[in-house]
Amino acid sequence: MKEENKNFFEKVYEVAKKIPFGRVTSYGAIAKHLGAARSARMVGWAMNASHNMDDVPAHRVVNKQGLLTGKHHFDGTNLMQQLLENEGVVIIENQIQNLEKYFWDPFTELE
DNA sequence: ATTCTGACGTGGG
DNA sequence: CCCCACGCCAGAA
Repeated sequence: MKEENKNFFEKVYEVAKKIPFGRVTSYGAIAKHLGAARSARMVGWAMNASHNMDDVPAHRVVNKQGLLTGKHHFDGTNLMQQLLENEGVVIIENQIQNLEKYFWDPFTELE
């Protein structure tokens, strides 16, 4: 792994860690914040790697539709959903309701 | 070294 | 509104 990539991953974790309780964000938003808006996939990949890190709440990161696309990667089948619901997020059929209300934009709130 | 796939996003038909 | 294709980067077979 190159240093630059490491930095990229590190940044992803850094942002992910800052996601407030009961809030969610999208891969694209994070990627954009990192300056790699066209590499949203890499953010997801980073999340996959983040599985080793307990500090990274990957369950708070969903796609722009508010769909829990990555729930399949979690331990159970609906662990991700349960974690979010536990934070007060309403999810129906793997989809977050009132996404705008829960959405956390790194630019707006983190900057 | 080559090919495919993947927790995405955007754009065009 | 639905479906398809492309771009992007990295890792695994």
